[in-house]
Amino acid sequence: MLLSPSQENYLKAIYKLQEDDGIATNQALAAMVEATPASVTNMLRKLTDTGYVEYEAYQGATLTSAGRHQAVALVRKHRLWEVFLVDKLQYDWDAVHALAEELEHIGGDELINRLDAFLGHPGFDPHGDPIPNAKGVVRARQHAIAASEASVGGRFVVCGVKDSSSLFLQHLDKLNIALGKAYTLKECLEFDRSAVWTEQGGACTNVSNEVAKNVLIQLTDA
Amino acid sequence: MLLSPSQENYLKAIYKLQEDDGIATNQALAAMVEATPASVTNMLRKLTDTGYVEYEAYQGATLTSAGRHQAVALVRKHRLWEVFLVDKLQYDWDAVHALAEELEHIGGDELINRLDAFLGHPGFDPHGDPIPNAKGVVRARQHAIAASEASVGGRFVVCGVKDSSSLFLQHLDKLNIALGKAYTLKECLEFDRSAVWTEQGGACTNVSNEVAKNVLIQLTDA
DNA sequence: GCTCAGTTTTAGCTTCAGCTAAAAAATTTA
DNA sequence: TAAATTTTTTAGCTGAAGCTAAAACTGAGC
Repeated sequence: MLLSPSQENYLKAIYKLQEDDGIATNQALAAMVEATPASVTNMLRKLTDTGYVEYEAYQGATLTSAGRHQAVALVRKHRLWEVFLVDKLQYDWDAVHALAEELEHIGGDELINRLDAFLGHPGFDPHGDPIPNAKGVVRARQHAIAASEASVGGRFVVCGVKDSSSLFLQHLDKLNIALGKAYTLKECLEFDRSAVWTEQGGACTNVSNEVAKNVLIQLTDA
Repeated sequence: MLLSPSQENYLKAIYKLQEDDGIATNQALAAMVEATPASVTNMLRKLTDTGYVEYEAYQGATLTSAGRHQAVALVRKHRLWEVFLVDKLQYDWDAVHALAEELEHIGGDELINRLDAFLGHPGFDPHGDPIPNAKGVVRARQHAIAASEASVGGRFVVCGVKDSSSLFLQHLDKLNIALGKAYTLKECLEFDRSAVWTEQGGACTNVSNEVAKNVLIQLTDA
């Protein structure tokens, strides 16, 4: 069964909502695909008929295994194209999402597997999100926690972001925070719950709690 | 004015027909975009309204300068993606057309200019067709003639093809004919108008007139 | 257990890009 | 030139994928 770009977007949206919230409500879907709830109802009916979605009126939508398969394939395509745009075309990490949204609907497995090989089978996209392999297996990030969970004196490496919005990513750029950088959590300030991170070189960065909650880190022993 | 992929395909088709035949008839357009003549009439009306096409009933269609600008930009995108697919993803030259048809509708100037730079500003696509530059200037191939026009004893280099169909390109592969290869026209056989080409190394290839008519060459003095 | 706010669905409309069948115009042939 | 053929246009239909407004359902608070 061949899916339209629009249908693919619905599957991806249901997948994300199921991952994050456990349940894909009509309204949340509408927000995610930028349509009205009425349009979502229509589309869910269609996707149910074609066997990608299980859906009963008023009960929210769930992916079938075929649907989940499609959704994971789309996530793979999206993230590989993002790697291409950043690594090869030198786009900034905050500018690639929209283009990848378009590119992910092009071609089939052949194209994406070749792209994967060309990029050297990357494990993560420019935002640190894991890239499913050709079989649809997603290996979850190991031990990733929000930076807001770290304790004073702890050392860690930035490995991802929860919020991939352009606004947030540009803010991280301004703070000079990037994936792969190592920090020590020097102190937590009572007053506004902001933190001071220090780099190996000694440079200090003041990080608001709002930012820390959206930065993913891995604790390091050393 | 933003164009849909479908509208872009019409502009490209009109452009090609104007280049080849001088005139874009309704019927030829229908064949090229794979729609009925009735659908073409509809679309031409729309493109006339938006200022990309000049069109009077029963008279065929012509691009305005805005339309030509769009069409050349599309040709540029198409050919650059073909270079990407062949050079970077190792696709065969007969397999890239369909994918490039999809990719050419993605993104805007920014993306394609970055791709162009990444590929090293190539001058020609995998079929030897020239790639318009960012300003829309197409530098025509120098002195290219059909191989069927060569005279016995002449030396030449293969620089392009007239027919980019998968069938023809695969046939050239079988004959071991590729862009950039140099030959001498050893003889022309009266009976079926086929020719014998010899490579520097001495290898001989028998080339039918049908093939020779669709291979573009540049004569070399040496 | 009822009411009410919020959510979802239904009904019916819109636009896009195609289609067929029939009418009209243009071109070719006799 | 008139008839026959071909090409193009018109008219009206279809299927996506969206929309609005109104009706129906759900769940929370009293």
